[in-house]
Amino acid sequence: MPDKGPSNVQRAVQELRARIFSGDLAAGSDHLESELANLLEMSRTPVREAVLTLEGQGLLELRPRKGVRILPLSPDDMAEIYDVLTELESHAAERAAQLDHDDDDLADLARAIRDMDAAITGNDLDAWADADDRFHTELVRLGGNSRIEAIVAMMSDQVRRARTTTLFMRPLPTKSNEDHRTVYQAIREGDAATARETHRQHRQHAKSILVELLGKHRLRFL
Amino acid sequence: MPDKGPSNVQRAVQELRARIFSGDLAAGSDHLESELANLLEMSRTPVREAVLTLEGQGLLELRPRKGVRILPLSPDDMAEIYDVLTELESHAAERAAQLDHDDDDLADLARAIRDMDAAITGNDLDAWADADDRFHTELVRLGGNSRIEAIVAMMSDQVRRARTTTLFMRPLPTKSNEDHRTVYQAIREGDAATARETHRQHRQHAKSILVELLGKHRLRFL
DNA sequence: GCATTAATTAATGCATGCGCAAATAAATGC
DNA sequence: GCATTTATTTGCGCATGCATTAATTAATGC
Repeated sequence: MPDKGPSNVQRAVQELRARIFSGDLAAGSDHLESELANLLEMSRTPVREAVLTLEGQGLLELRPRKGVRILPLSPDDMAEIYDVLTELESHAAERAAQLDHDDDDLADLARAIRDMDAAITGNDLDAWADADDRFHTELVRLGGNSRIEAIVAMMSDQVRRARTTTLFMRPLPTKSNEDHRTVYQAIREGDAATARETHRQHRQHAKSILVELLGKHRLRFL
Repeated sequence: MPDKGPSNVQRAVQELRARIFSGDLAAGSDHLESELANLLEMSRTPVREAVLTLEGQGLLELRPRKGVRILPLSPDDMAEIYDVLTELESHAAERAAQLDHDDDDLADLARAIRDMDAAITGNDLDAWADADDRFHTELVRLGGNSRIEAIVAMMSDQVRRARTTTLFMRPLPTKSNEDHRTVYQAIREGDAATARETHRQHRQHAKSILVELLGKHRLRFL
């Protein structure tokens, strides 16, 4: 008996996501349902359902007769995404500070900060990116708003997709961890205003760095 | 020949949305795919696809073997939603002010405000709700961030769903239009800080009113 | 040779049916 | 009578096939 594990739809969602992230399914490219179906070795039905889901997540677009198009991300798109992240994450930071979490709750956040330090010391880009993700995810979780979590996760996905390219265009942001520490401390001390504002500026800064970088390299899309 | 209009999936999405909003499909109720299928007089396939879409919009939940559950909205959910709206709309207001729109661009906004005045004068709840929706939608549009538009639209949907109940629990918010005017003026004059802060407080106020109202009426969900 | 129309091809939307697993009911052992 | 096992039902996941319609190519008129 083969396996009864995850459904084909779930596999399709995962597989397609992975291939979009890896660039295997390139941004801007079109793909017929049948093409994806026999790529994933299943019938069109679960592929269609997976594609519907991914469309809802903003990763691709359904264009009847033309196939599904993997959505490219323009610099403008990135600016939009960063603005959403800025607003929602800084709100989460504010809330996290108000909820007076104990050190136990903040353990993961602290760990992420330490890991980023280590990654910077070791000059390990991937490790840094991973820890940075964890910091932001955890921050949002501490904010306690499940809808914000979901939206931020979706937007972060897009950023991650772009980061494959952008991460190697610049040095490690060694100063960025100062902000993380400030936010962490503010949350710990219940200083909501500082948590909010610091994180806001942190994100705004990241946005301007990125937009500038994209401009400099004349990247029209990712 | 019957009609070749909108696809069955689209019809299913529309129909189901309408029935959820009208309460015909009650919050918290479960429904089998086959039940919905012959309710809408089509096969399960398009219904499944529609349901997938609506799940992505947070209106229902798929629970294999138990049917699709129409998601109830608790007071906590409403609080979450209002926080998202507060952050993203006030950002949009800020941006709208920075983009120096001319009076032409702001025409719809102005009209919505006038319509709310008229509705208050005429004590017309539905007209007020409609104009209020248009104000917020238009405000966000003027902010120029398509992702924020999409997210706000989704969240507003949920609020609208709840409003069917809540609108009749309280008098018309006659003072609310003062805020709208202030925001409008700030946008017109390019005063981003005022636009942002005024709208933020406007939304926060709306949130506390609603939460209080739900508490008073002991509503566990909508 | 170009434009308009007809014929062909191809991709999708959707209905249908079947196998499987979960939920429910029945049966059996103790 | 209760618990555990076995039978039955039921709802879903998915493959398959067909009709519809858009896209493409061929054909025809001028």
